[in-house]
Amino acid sequence: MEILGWLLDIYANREDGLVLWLIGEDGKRYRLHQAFSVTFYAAGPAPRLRVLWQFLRDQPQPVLLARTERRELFHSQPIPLLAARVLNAADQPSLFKAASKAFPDLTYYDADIPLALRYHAVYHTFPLAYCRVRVDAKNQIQHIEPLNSPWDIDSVYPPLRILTISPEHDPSHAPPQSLKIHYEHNEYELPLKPTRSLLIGLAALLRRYDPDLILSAWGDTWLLPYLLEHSRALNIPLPLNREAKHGIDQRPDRTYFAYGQVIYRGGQIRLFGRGHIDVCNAVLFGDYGLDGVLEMARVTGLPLQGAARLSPGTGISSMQMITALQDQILVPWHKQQAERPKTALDLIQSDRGGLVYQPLIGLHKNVAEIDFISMYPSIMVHFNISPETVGEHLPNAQPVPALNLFVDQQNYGLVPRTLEPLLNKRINLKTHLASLPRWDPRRKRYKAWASAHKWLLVTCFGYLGYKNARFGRIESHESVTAYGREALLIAKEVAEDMGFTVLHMYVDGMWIKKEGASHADDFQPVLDTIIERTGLPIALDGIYRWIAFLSSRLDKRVPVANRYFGVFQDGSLKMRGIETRRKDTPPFIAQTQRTMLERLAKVQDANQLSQALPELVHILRQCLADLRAYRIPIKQMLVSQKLSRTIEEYRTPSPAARAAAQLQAIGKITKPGQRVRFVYTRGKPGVYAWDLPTPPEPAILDIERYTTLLLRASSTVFQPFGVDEESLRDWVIANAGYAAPPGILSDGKSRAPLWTASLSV
DNA sequence: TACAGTCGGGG
DNA sequence: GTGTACGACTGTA
Repeated sequence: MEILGWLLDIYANREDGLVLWLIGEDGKRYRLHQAFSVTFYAAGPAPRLRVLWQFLRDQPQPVLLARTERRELFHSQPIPLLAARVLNAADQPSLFKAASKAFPDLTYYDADIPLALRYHAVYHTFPLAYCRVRVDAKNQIQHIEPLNSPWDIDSVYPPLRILTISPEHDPSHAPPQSLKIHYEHNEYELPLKPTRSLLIGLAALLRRYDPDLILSAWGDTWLLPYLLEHSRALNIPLPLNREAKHGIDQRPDRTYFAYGQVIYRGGQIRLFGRGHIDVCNAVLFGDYGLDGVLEMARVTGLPLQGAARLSPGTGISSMQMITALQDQILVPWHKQQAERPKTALDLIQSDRGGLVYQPLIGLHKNVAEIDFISMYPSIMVHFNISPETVGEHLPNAQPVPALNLFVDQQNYGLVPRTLEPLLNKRINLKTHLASLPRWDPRRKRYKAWASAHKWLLVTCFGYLGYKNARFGRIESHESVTAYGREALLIAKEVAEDMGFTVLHMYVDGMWIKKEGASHADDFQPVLDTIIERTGLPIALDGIYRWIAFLSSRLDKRVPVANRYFGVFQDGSLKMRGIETRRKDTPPFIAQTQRTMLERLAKVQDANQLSQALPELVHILRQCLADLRAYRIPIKQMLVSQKLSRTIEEYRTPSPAARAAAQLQAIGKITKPGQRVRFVYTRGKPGVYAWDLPTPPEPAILDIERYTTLLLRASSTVFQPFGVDEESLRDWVIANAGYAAPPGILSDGKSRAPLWTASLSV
């Protein structure tokens, strides 16, 4: 029988070997299986390999052993190996674990590759691939071939059956009462109590609708554990899994260090035969939604549930593994070794990072921002930078600018080979996006895809320099930044040669202006020349009607890199580094700052900007009056900060640590990397945690402290006009008084607070 | 004043 | 299934 359909899930099963779920074009869901053997390799002294041979032969798992040789990334000559071909893929993890434990001295390859990646490498499939499959009478796969490619931009989506389940509010704040259920055109609420009817109702729904994907809110951290626990206790089976022969994959929460900070990931619950994605626990789900997750799975090869929860590096590492498998290059075993702290010398030597030129402080008109497109990944592809192509002494190699390193130009590197199709797809998408009309439904999808690609491309660079990366090497990382600095210096030279003033440079972007230049055409020759001189793609991000580069708050003569706000010619705002961008700014303050900037953005003539200042003061006074009169909802006053360590480890307890201590006192444990929400209160301890059982009394709120924060954020907006924080305070408070500001409630009528305009929920 | 703690960045 | 380093800034002792 031949089936056409989309590949939904792949996993190993002891009885059936590899299990593959297909969404048939006929609407049926097919559970197929296939004999799929998996090979791992060991290298080391011949006598030790002989002992390993005997050891593996005597294990219960069926395995075929052979001597062979293969290429390792950093060696041009193949290395001799013992190959262990495990006949049932389900046996591979346990067999490898036994071998590595008994023979820790040997070097292992292809030992810990996710099964789905191996399968995709062999058959050129990918998650959600549209496939033609031939099966026998027992649903055993005889032949499988993909009919599309992950690099297509016009692939047809599979008709996924999606069930959405979410409690009516955040369970960490207060116990929810009911679940909102949504699928196709059905929407209703299920009360959590009585639990028996909830479980019976859900079980019936799962059987009747049989979803491919369960999208939940807090499903990993609260809902599914809650349902599973009660399902066991009351002995009411709940068919969350589609696969009957499998348990549920339940993983604990964890805290780890990455991106220079502590990161917390909640526990996870993954299903078999269908997917579960907790939108609150999925990386960047808020940014790119389900479309982005599906795209992430397609291009990385990771199963849907993994793609939704991936950590930095996992996605790009998976793509590199598929490239290596297809090119018959050994994939090193990823031993988890604790990273030793760097010495001071390491720090000085290793990282010079991106190039930054301090901005010219103040207000500038008709400024163009030009950015290298995906600069670091473009450099890797264009200059062939890969761990194995960069070295100290290479013949026929190209020297890296300003470093004593060379790049091999004979062999195309693993990293550029992996990245090239991704970069091309991104360019292809951008070209299409530019030509699609505004109403076209594909726009949203393409934007989500591009956003997923962006994330992969950004993490890819960092991964090159990561000591524990399978395919990483610090020299290649340094070469990328060296080429980046060189490119930016060339760009600066080109712009200045053509009579432009360079106002600011930041890693991959440059802000320039010239008297009389205000249209895209005026800047095009600069762009063309930069592309010609560097070989790297660069684009005009936009032309600012005006832009303000801010100074240091501590010393107004000192500029601060990447702290600015400005308005493009189309009226849109761009701001970086200011309070509204910070996640620990209370929402009403962030909103007030944005409201003020939006008011400035309405001024057409940049020379008239200062005429808007009285209106900004009015906005500020209204907000202050609302604050004083307790008209601002407490939710808008919440500060959200991340815990960097356990509560006991704090030497001086930060506000977040004190709030976490309050939660701990009532048994709510917060772990490093988790966020804590709180309000500032008067006296000690100065904070009140939002997730305590009772909300804070308005009377204890520290209005003075919020006033200071509000004035500080406002003064950022006033800074380019020469109004500092002190003068602003005098202007707004001392002269006008804020107990009864003019025009506020003087006529006895109530007025809607400003911040409700764009802030609901 | 020193230093401990938090954040941004790319979009 | 863990990119790194740094600078700005705030709050506390």
